[in-house]
Parts: sequence; C-alpha cells; structure tokens
Amino acid sequence: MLDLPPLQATARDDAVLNVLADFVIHEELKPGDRLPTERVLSERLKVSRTTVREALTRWEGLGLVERRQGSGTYLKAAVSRDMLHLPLTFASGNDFESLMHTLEIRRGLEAEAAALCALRAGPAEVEIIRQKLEVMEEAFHSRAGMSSDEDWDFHQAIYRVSGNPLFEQIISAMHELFHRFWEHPLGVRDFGHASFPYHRTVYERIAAGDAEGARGEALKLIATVEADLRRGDANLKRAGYK
Amino acid sequence: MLDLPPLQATARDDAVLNVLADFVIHEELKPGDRLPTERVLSERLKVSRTTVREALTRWEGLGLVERRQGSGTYLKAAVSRDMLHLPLTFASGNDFESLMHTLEIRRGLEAEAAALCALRAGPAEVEIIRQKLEVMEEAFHSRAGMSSDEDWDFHQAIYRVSGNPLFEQIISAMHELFHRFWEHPLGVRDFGHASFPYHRTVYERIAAGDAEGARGEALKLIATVEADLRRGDANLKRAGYK
DNA sequence: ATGCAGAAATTGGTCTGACCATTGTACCAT
DNA sequence: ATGGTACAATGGTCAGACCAATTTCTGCAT
Repeated sequence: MLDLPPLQATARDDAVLNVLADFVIHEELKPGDRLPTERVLSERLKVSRTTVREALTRWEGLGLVERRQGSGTYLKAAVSRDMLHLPLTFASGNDFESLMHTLEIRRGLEAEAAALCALRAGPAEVEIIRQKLEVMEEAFHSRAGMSSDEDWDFHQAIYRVSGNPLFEQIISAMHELFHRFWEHPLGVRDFGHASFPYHRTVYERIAAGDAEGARGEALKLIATVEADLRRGDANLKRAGYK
Repeated sequence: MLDLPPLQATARDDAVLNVLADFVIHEELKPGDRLPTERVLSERLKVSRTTVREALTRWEGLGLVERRQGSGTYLKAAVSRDMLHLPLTFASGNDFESLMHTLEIRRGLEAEAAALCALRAGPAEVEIIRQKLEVMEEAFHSRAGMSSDEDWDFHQAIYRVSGNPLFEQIISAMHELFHRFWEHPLGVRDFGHASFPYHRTVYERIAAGDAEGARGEALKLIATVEADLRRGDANLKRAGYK
C-alpha cells in the first residue's frame, strides 16, 4: 500500500528546520557564523517566535547550534539537508566502571581508525601526522609529561586521515564528555604517561602502510592508558578515598 | 506524588529536566508510561508552560520522550539522574560511501566487543551465545540464506556478554538507522551470505577465551560483509543503475 | 583624537493568556 | 451492542510583554 499519511499536520517547527537548513546552505554559513535573530526568522518565516525557538532548541540539543543570550545564535557544526541524528544517552554513573566502558569503546574505534589510516595515508598525510607526533614529543620532553592538547591533536590527525569523518565525530563527542565529567581523571597525574612511546610506533606502522600493525600498536596504546587508570583507581581505594 | 518544588534561577529549562528526572525516578515510571501534563508541570514547578515545553523539546530530541497531540507525553526510554548525552549527527548522503563509513565504525566496535566477550564470558554466557549461533545456523540452512533477525540476535548476545552496555546501545542505534535508510542495501540479496561461516569461528574463539582470536575473526566477518556490499555496488554500477 | 564609563539598543530567556488541532471519552440515538 | 456526536483534555501555535546578558553607541574627561 502506498503510504499516504505524510500530509502536512501541525509540524511547523520541523518545517522551520528544513527551511533554516536550506538557508544555512544557501548562505554558505560555516561553524562559528551567526545566524539570523529569532525575531527575524519569526518574521521572515511568518511563524511565531515560539515556534522558531522550539526548532532551534532541537538543533541546540543536537549540538548543531549554540545560543548566547544577548549575543545571538551561532552555528556549531556543518549542516546539510540530509542529516542523520543518532542521539545516544546512557547512564554515566560517575564511577570508575563507566570510565572503563567509554575507554573500551574508544579502543575499538581508535584501533580501526589507525588501521584505515595506514591503508589510506599518502605521503602528504603521513607528513602531517609526523609533524603532530613531533610537536607532541617535544611538548612531552620540555614539560616532562604528557600534554593533553598536543596528544589530542595527534589522534585527531589520525581520525581525519582515516577518510571516515565518523571517527572524529564520535570520538570527539566522547572526548568532550570525558573531559567534562572526569576533569582530572581520578586524580591521576601524568595521565597516560606510559602511552607515550606507542604514539611513535603507531605512526611508524601507519607510515609503513601496515594496517594490522597500526591496529595492534593502537590497541597497546589504549591498553597502557587503561592500565594507568586502573592503577590510579587502586591507589585511591587504598588511600581510603572511596 | 512527589512534591515538585518551585524553581528560581535562570537555567530554568535545565532545572526542569533535573526535577522531572527525579520525578520519573521517584514514581518509577517505565517506558510507555505517561508523564504529567505540560500544564500540570508548569503549575507544580511554578514555571511557565513555555519553559516546560522547551525542556520537553530537549528530551524529545534525545529520544527520551514522545509527545502525542491530544493524548499526552510518554516516556520512551529509561531515565536516570546522571545521564550522558552523545548526540551524533552526520550527513547521510544516501550513497555507498556513507554505508561503508558506518560499516567501518561497526567493525571497530564489533571487534572490540568480541574480544571483551572472550575475556569475560563464563560457561553460562558461552552457552547463551552457542544457542543463538545454532538458531541462526538452522535458519540459514532451512531457508538457504542469511536471516537478518537471527543474525542480529547472535551479535546482540555478544554485545551483552561483553559486559559493556555501550556496545549494544551504540550499535543498536546505528543498526536502526541502517535499516531505516538502506532497507534493502543496494538490492543485494543474500546480504552477508559469505559472512556465515565466521559466526561459528567467532563463537569458537570466544568459547576458548581467546580475545585476540575473537577480535580477528570478528574483523574477518565484517570484512566479508564489506566485500559483499562492494560487489553489489559494482553490479549496480555495471547495470547502469547509478 | 583617545580612552573609558555609562546609557541605549540588541538578543536570547521567560512569562501570560489565548486559540487551534488532535485525541480520548462519555453519552445518546438507533 | 453499535455507531456517531458532543465535549473535555492535551499538545502545538500564536501574540505581546518583560527580564537578563551582551553588544554597541555616546559623550565626557584626558
């Protein structure tokens, strides 16, 4: 049977988002750009400001847009007409177990990204990654410890070169949550110290085009982080903080 | 009924969600249950209906709640106080490349889940997986082809036994999107036919407690699916459908 | 001219009260 | 019982106003 019902019920807020997506595309707005005022949109679209706000609230919830009172509404991510939304919500349980769970997810993704990266990286891409690696290594030696920012840059370069934008999106989202809830994970200083040498071995396998080797080194890298965290957790428990 | 206290600060819509989460927990509401009217909430929380609606719009966007005009607002998923939201949105681009991208994500997660499953599965869990495997194999032989449902049951069993609920949540969400947009992937019949034998090898590695072996077999399994799809895509192109 | 403090305009956030569209229910005629 | 109709409840939209944070403008002192 032909599916007839999609007739225009009361779904104006949805329509607003479609029109707004068209607008963003037509105006070639990029992340960081400001989009029209709620009042302007309301007038131009001939709908109430309430409806515009409901629509923008949806986009805000999806992380597509950021609202700043007194300033405006800003684009936060690229918008296209055919977007898939995959809202995951799970109980965090601010505990150690949950942290391990997110790390296991990251391990699977990190390993796959490294493998794909090894397959698809050309000389130019290898050079980019090498540069990030050296910046990270220099930061490590000069400050005698892992540097979150430079470390993250290195990993992101791998996700980008993997040729699959989903890796960066998913892991970045997790990374953001990670830092929001465990700002200083379990009080572990030199967090990830032991993982340092594996950054270079991962790079070497990628440069050699060795997918399975890169996957293996990436797995080892995350494993050392996991071990670090477990040790930190055990210390906390022994100290009676838990 | 739990007594819903009034609110004051500015971040009201956010505060509404916290209180509402408390309410849902206290009332032990389960998915499918109806939660209070917008007007009732507005009155009990001493907040305008507008604010209540903005809050509910957020939950709706996250898939936690479903609104039915004329009927009410219904809980759609379990709610806890500390929930992490990971809204992913990416361009679908109903094309072959996007399908491959989602499959690469799944490969990384599937491999990790299988490895963890091998580490943590006790005799009872192994038995559960074996049962799912045999149901699937029987369906395969009697109907001379892969059966989506039984295949999916088998994989889900692995996610559950992995001891990490995130695997099931993430892959299930992707699976749902997958089927919504590529109902019959590229017209490939016997989709995943070649992957059949690897289900048993994955099971065997899990039963043996061989994490790396399980990871390897899972990788091979997804690789065959990928190869199947590539072949189907090539066929379509050759036939001039694209 | 320049720099800076305060006023004014801008913008998102909330409120109020009303009406519309859809759904569920009770009641009535058959 | 059956089916239809009126009515109440509920989410969706609207209009206009005010609040709070931010930005921009203005004018005075330097």
